[in-house]
Amino acid sequence: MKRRAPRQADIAALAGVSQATVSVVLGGNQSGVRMSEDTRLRVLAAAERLGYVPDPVATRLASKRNHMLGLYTFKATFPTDVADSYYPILVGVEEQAAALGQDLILFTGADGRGERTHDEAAIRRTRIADGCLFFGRHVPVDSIEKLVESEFPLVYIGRRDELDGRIPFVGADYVAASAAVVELLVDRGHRVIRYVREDDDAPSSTDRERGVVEAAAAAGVDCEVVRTAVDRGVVERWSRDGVTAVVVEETDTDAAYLAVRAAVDGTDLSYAVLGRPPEGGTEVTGFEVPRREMGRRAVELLVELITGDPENQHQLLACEPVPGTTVKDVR
Amino acid sequence: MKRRAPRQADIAALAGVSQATVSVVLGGNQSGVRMSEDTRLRVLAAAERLGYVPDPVATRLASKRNHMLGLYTFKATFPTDVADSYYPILVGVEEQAAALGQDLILFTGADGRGERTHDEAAIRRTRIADGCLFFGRHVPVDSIEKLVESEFPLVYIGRRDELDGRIPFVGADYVAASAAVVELLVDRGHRVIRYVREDDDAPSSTDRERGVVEAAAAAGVDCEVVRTAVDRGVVERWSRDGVTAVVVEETDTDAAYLAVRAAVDGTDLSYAVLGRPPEGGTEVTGFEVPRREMGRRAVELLVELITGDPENQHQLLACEPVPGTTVKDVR
DNA sequence: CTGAAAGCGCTTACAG
DNA sequence: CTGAAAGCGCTTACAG
Repeated sequence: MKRRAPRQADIAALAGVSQATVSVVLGGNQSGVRMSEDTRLRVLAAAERLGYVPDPVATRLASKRNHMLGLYTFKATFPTDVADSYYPILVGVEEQAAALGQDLILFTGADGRGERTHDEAAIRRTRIADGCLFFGRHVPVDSIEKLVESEFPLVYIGRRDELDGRIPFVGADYVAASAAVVELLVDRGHRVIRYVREDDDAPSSTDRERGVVEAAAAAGVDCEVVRTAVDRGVVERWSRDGVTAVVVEETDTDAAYLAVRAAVDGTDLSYAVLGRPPEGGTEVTGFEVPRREMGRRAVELLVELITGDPENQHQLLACEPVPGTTVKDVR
Repeated sequence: MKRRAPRQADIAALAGVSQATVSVVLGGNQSGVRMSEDTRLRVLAAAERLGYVPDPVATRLASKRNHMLGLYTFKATFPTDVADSYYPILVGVEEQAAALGQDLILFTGADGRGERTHDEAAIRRTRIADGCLFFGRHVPVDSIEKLVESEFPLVYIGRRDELDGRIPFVGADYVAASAAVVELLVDRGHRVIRYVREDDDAPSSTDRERGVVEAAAAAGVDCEVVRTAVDRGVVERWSRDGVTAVVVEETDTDAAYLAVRAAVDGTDLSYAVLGRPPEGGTEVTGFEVPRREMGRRAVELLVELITGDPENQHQLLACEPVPGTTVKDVR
């Protein structure tokens, strides 16, 4: 026999008070209602005795909070192929959620009949939580806009500029970090470089390019942006043209990075990556994306959004430079 | 301006029907109520026009299930140090949850005030889901018993024998897999071996030992069980005593494995591990724990428990042998 | 100090 | 065929 979980009415009966009184006591008497200590203790004892646990769904429907934060990703939450880059974010998210006493709901994007969908209904389901973290290169603007419009607290992990900046986010400062990489090259005497990027227009890509281009321009350095495939032949041609260093974007797949590394290997060109490749260790010049910290801060911001009106809803975290050994001095 | 999301009452007003009728129509008329096609279309049109999306909280309150499965671990869900062994389980859990249209709640073990606790209250909170997966070497018997007793659906990941077998689980068949490793050694001519294990009495440890000991006994082979630290000196002494192979337990930390590997390296002793070390690749003789499959099957079993009364509530999954290259023929 | 009532947005019998 | 009502378990004014 499945024994029904105890509810407030059961406690009320046991303690000899009304259900509403139970609610007030268990809610910590937020409204400051006057109440005899004896009643309070009786209610608490009864709750304990019955093993009462509030129903979060009912709580959520009647009030606003249930201390659950959603996590919605536009692909599997635990990807099998990009574990390295994604996992640290999850670690940070869980860490901070636990620290702030929030449970986490992973929305698997299923529609209840087993289909993985990412339509509006799936996204709206996130409302069951007090707020939700979103993660993915892509923003389904319409759905997100409806959430934002209804003032549902949400935070994107990664910078977003859709909806005129109305999407709160915690991202990495790729512009500054990428500029710093170029500046390092310039310091080492490089004057002709190439920037190899993938063909993607997510903010994480455009920000990196911007940092590179701006820093190169500021230093008066020749830096062409390349979106095409790179191989040994290309690199040799560059060498002949006076190129001394290649900077390459880092992405989930690391396709561009791997191609560049292979093409440059054995030549005396310097190279640097705008991030830190998983198998690269610390020897590749680049920077460390503070993924765990991003996860932590995103949770922090989300909770602030839920409880109040935080100052800074658009946070960019600094990336630690990795000096590495793949950039040599020129001359 | 916080525009209230449209609800069924709004649709009802627009379509000129009752709210309950709207619910019936939008619910796909599961109960097979007779209804004019005209009414149905009018309701649908109104819903479309208002951009209605059902409120999942209310839906879940009114119906009994919420299609959420809990995941409770007795340490961080995303550990920073044992990512390799734990992550694949999560992948499987999420995969199957998504396939079955279930969201996942990660209970962070927090008490709502930020303290990470693992007392009864924390465990009770799992009731907010339709059922819960538990994971950890250790079982808080009292709390789990209460859940089991109230017929709250739960599944342990990993074999458990507490509560007289009333805890459903999905585990790995370490007994058989470990026995197979010993049999492989015997086939290769080994007659004197040592089994090195850590000092832990979780089922995953005792099962391995049992498999080793039983297989050795069945083959009439000399196999001492060692719980003490192993170093080069120990191994050399074994060698002199005629030992030709060492079998070592695999655990989260791989402490024993790493010690054995270091001690054996460079000698001509064979060795095998009861599992597959993260950095070991496929060259180390051992077996593959089907972690992802365990995650998947655990979700499957949990959902069966929620919806009905599954046959086999204690599932042991076979581990794929890894031949490897660290076992040589004797003589 | 404590209880009765309304309401959150939905589903599900049950009347007409 | 369709509506009125009760109820899911809670919170929050509002009366006494």
